[in-house]
Amino acid sequence: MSPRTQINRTPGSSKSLQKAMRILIHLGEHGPEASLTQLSSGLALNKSTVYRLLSAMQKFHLVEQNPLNNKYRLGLKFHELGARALQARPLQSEARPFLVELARRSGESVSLAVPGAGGVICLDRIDSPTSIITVRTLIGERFPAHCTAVAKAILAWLPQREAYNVLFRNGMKLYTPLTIPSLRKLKIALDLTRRQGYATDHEELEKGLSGIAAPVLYKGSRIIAALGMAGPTLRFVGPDLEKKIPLLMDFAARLSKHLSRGPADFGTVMEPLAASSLGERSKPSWRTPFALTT
Amino acid sequence: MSPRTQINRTPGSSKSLQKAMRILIHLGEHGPEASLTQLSSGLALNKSTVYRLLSAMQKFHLVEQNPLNNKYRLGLKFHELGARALQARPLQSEARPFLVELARRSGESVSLAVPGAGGVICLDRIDSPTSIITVRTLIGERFPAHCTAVAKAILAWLPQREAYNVLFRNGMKLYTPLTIPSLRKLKIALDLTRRQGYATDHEELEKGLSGIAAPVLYKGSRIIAALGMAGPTLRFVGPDLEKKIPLLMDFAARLSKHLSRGPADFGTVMEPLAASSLGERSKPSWRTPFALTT
DNA sequence: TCTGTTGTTTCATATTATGAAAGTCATTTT
DNA sequence: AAAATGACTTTCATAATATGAAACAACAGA
Repeated sequence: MSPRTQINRTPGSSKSLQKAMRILIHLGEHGPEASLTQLSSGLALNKSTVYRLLSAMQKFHLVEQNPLNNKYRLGLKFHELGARALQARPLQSEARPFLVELARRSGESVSLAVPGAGGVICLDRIDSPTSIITVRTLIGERFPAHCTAVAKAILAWLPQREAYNVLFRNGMKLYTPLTIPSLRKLKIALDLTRRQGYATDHEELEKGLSGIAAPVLYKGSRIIAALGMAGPTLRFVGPDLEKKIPLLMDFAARLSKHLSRGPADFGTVMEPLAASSLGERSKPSWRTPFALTT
Repeated sequence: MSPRTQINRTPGSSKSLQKAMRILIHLGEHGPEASLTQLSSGLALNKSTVYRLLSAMQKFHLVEQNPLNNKYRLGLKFHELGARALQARPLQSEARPFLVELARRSGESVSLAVPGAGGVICLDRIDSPTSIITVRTLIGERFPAHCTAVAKAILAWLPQREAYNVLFRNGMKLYTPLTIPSLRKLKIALDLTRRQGYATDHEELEKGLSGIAAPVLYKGSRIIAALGMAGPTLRFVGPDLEKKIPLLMDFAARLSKHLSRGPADFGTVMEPLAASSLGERSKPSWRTPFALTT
């Protein structure tokens, strides 16, 4: 019973770092600001602990305090490092000119997505250059794998083993009445996608929101990413849609060809299945999916 | 001499968290990728420690591993949280339409900067909509306070006490032959700035790079931010410059007026002087200040 | 002035981080 | 092909560091 007989559990799992990161994620998801008390109770952590961790992170500009009300919020260092994270990816810098041009030609918001565990990740995005109403997706954000066009374009060409990895978490949540509800129906949709050469999303993630996407393939076979286009449904029906599809597929093909010329050096965002039991969870409640931009 | 007599130093300073953050900063500053060994030796930390911290951060997508060479790089979570950090700031969302319009009218890259300890922080930026060559500044990045136009516009209107806080670190490093070398000369430049109503930077931070900036004032007195415009020097001389200055000042005045209508609820990025002895240091070596964009 | 709330600091305790060394695995050299 | 190198990963005893209850401080509202 001496202190020495105490068994030492869970060595080296960086508990305090994990707590710090949970704080950061919480700040990101639950609104722009939170007080110390809110954080401490929201995360079930001791106030002293939260305070110490926040103070340390403040020194590195990862969080900052609103001087008016002492509430904490994410620091701008995140934006700076986020920009660096993006620059570090060969895929993004190669593909960007294609996105810019496609956005200009189509007038719609376009995006580039890659497979990630538990969903597809928006790697880059160009806002619609002309229209006031645009889709708001955050670069780096993860989207469910069964109800967006880019996700379906990726899943349709992904080896089954990896496809399961992408689908793995969260089951198949129903976002709208049109969301694909079952694995069986999803498989039918993916068959269609492969036959057509492109994927569609008709209000499956959000009412009023539609999109199309085409695969970006390395040397004609390995799926690297998906090129997508999304906007209000009214612009993605009938003849409007008829015009958009060949344009998108043309750009996806050209991007595929361009990327196939180099080595297959596109870091995936895949990670071992065990990972991220705490990383991202539900969509943040304060984010409006549609935004008025200039 | 029993174990109990060991004195327990530095309680509760989150040492491991600090190490983790040093790793992140290092990844941000020293190139896109780094191997475990590089990190461990570069930061003088034990390999095991670095490994454990990286593994924990990987679970939260703050870092990721290039599957091809096992090297580590910043994760996309940074970009996602960075976007959130920006949305959380009232100043940014109010000011953005002004930046967009000014960029369109002037054809130059424009930016919004606020005072921060040890430099000014680029809060938002719109790239030049027309020209191929643009200035690359990262949102969230900190710039030295004595050799950029936005910094001078801010310092000129900042109370002396706070101005010292902004200037505080790093002395006055010489970046080019035209960099202002002394506090005395800086004061003269700031006097001129106040008289003119705008600030200039003629290749003081980087050869070939010039800019102008005007203050954004709350109710005509308190400095909130600076609105700046920058680009290759050849577009910031002679009649070109003559045309740009009134345009910029007009927009700064209109933005000031717009912001003065609401409450003074613009969280500064100021923090206590003691802070951030480790946060940001030298400019990363792999970042090219000029970039070819489409 | 009192009272309740929130943020900050302290300090003894034991949980958790640490790093040397051993263990893998893949690549390069002999 | 075998051996050697180099890079990443895991282990485990040790001790350094995180922890949380409680005390303290600062402030707003009654």
